[in-house]
Amino acid sequence: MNKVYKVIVIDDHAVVREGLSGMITQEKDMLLCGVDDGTSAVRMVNEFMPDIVILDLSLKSMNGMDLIASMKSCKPDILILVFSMHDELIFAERCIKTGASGYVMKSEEPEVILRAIRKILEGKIYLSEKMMEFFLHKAMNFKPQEEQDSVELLSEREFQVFHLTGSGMGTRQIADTLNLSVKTIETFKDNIKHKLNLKSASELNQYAVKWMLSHNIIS
Amino acid sequence: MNKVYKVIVIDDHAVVREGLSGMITQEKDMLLCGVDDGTSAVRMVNEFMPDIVILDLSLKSMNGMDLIASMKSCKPDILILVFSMHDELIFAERCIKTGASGYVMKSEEPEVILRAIRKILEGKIYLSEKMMEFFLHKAMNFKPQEEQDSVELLSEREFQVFHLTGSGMGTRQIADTLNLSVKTIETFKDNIKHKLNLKSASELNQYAVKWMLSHNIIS
DNA sequence: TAAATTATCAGTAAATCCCCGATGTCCTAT
DNA sequence: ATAGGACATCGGGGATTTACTGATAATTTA
Repeated sequence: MNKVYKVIVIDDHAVVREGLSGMITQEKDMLLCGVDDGTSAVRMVNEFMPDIVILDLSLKSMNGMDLIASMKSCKPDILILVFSMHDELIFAERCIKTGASGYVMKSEEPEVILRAIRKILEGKIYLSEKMMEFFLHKAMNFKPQEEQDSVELLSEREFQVFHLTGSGMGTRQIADTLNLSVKTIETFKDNIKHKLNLKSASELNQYAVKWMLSHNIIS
Repeated sequence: MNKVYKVIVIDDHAVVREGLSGMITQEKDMLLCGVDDGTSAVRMVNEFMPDIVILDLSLKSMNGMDLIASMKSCKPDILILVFSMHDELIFAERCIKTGASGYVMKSEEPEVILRAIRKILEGKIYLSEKMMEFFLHKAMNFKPQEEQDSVELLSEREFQVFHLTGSGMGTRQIADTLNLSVKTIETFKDNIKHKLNLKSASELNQYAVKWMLSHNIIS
């Protein structure tokens, strides 16, 4: 007797729903028992008791993270595969911590998505190679706990530089503001990039602005 | 004698390709004669001579506009429906001006997409109600206290550079992405700074990221 | 058709990036 | 108390980017 897994798909893009639904129904051991745009996702979890939920993170209506949490608290053993258009490095960790079991980007091939589903159904966590590596790297410098915002890793000076960078200042301007050598600011920027896993100054700029905005420090 | 329209689908998200393909093949008078991720779109236009192309305006490769232009120049009577996840108010106008015949957002229902396809096949332009209204207002020079977004002043190329800058790319990387000289990208950045009244590269970076975030192009 | 805009590139000096290393201080754990 | 580790502060040097001032050809607009 082969178990048939019940699946529901939650995505506010109708066409993506169609694509995923098609994929699922072609699998013999999967039963697509629900499709939704996110508005009644929790109700559907209650009603159909699915084994796994494929969840689009780009839901406009509701916050995807909240959805993960609500579904998990309503059926703690539910498996959630997040299917997102956003870069995994930014969102995957938060998703997994909130209770998801996997994260794939929309640009992936269908095979990858099915592979992710199957791995999750085995009780494992699915992440891309890149992501795995990232987490391993992170696990190495095993910091105690509760360190979800890596900006917290920055020292005081580093954070000041990060802050001023997000405010749109250049290296010279920051050096003047803090009464330090330009070289010192450069070193701080290097350290920040390493701590935040950023590859270039451009990425640092983008990250800093995003961080400042998300923390309502600038608008 | 019912004409059968040849359709090709271009999208770098495999699942979206599947969804669209499914929709098309269910229509009796449409023949899906090609699916691609964008890399060989122009070649396919030459090979299959489709009546209409459904094109995903993707951010990653950022060659959507170029693709519209190349396909148009290679087969001037080709019809192009842009299918995008981004807000129409930002991109639709540029797409239409570049040669597209319609613009629908990915969040639309499949019926809307099919309606758009049929309207375009009749030789008309498809835009959402909201968009139509917006254009009417604009055409009438009725400018309410609507704040003028100076990003509108940017030319196509300048906008691409602005866009990639907000995505965290450096000058070199942008040059490689757009297959242009580094010097050219520098000039574009200068022009952008003048048009947007920005005093430094740092300010441009910050502005670009903020603009992208406030328009939900990045998260 | 004339004028304006756009798209493309170059030269140069200054600034910044990015990878190295250095010194001294303070804090923590063995 | 001593060794290790962050932290704050600087420098060298080559590669890149910035911030200017150009230029030319194509395209759009008036």
